Amino acid sequence: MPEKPQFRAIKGTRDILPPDTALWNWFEHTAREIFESYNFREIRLPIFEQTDLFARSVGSDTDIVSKEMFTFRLPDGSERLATEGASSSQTGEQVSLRPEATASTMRAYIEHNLQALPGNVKLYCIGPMFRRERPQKGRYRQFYQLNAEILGQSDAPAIDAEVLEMLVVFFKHVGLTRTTLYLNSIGDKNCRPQYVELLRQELLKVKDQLGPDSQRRIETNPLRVLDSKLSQEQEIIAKLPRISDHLCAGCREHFARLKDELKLRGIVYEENWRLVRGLDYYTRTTFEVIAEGLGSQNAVCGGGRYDGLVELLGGPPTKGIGFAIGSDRAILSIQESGNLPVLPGLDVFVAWMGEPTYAAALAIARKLRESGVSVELPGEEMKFKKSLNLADKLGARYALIIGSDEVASCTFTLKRLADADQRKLSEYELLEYLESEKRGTRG
RNA sequence: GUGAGCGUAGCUCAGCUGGUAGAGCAUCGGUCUGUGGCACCGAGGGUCGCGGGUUCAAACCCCGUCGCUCACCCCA
Repeated sequence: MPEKPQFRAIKGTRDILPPDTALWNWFEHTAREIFESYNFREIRLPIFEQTDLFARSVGSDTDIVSKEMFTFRLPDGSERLATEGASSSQTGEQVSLRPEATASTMRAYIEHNLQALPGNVKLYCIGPMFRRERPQKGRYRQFYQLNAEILGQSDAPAIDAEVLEMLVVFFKHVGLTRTTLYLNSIGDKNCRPQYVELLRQELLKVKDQLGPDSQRRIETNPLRVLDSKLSQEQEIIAKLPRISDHLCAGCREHFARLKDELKLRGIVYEENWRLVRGLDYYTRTTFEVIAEGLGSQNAVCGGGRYDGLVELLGGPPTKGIGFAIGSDRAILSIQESGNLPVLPGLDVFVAWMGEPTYAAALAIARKLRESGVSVELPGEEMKFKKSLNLADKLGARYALIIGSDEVASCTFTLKRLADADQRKLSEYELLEYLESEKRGTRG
């Protein structure tokens, strides 16, 4: 009598179950291989940090920091672990679950003096992030990202281009086709404030034609008006001044050279002057990748340059660029496209018949497992028909049949379930055969 | 934070103008004591999200509440 579940996953969190976990592991493993082929190395970071780290880097006025973080106080030293009692300390350190990974990476870079390393520092990080938003398709309160960052003294456009190349190569590798890469430059500390002010003035002239959200943004963040989805605002937005016409000489040249670099590398992109990003720290290059099959939340990757962020956090003058890929969304899009990889499952189901064969079955199962074969062996005797039926339902590639005949002749009968091809093999032949099969299919 | 839609078996869903619940798939068993996918037979599994109201009678109507989903905001 199953009872109603007493506990359920917290809103916005979810369980990822087999066989989906195989897809996730493959996705993340592919990322590691591609990123490391570009000489990125993994950094593992804490899942919570001082709240102020995020406030300063992401921007205390952003929605992420002002209303979407999971924030709590650590108990101070005078308290015991707070397993009981609601009286949480007001004096403890205020910390937050990370809403993104770049801030932590910068903190680690500064804390461990990574600027002392030779060349550019190239790091990637895989793990969960937390934002207290209302869940919807492709959006969770605990979600997963792949992050990559390049930090160093240089802001050469080739660095930006390499990051974008890696991104494109990765998406191609995981079968995430039908994506669009959007590219823009949003200027730097010199030219952007002037443009934002110009934009604000222009927006004020047409204020009464805008919706309430956009009217509010004129004061809070004029750039955000540019990516409004309201159809009645599109005509007005199209006439607004564009940042590409107001970049300073340095930013203009950087953007032009980046586009040359992308051409050299054969990267296809779409320039989008309305692409603005939500985090305060971005400068110059910004980009975003959108994918199909995702509903309204269709951005699978966002990133850009953030020169000056390390300094803002108390580190040495440093240039930086990076991106975040939303794994939940990327994997959802791959699933919706049906373009799924064939992932290894159960290789062999051992169908043994009668107690006298059990010892032989156990012995060969162990040997097969030692050679990397996935084996299922029922611990209780069952009818032979039922064994094969179960082997089939479990999706086994082979049934290994062991009865009194096989034990008497020291052989095994291997049956391929897909086409019922069946052969008698010695132990040596069996191991050889399955190992070569495994190599051939390249799991 | 705002708005809309939906909550009936493990899953997908029926259930007419109110008369105290069904199907398919899945699971388990049998037909079937060394050859699976098929077929047939059978079994288990639901206080119809929860609480209240109307009624002789509520899965169905009304109110509330919780949950899920999608969208807005914002973002990966």
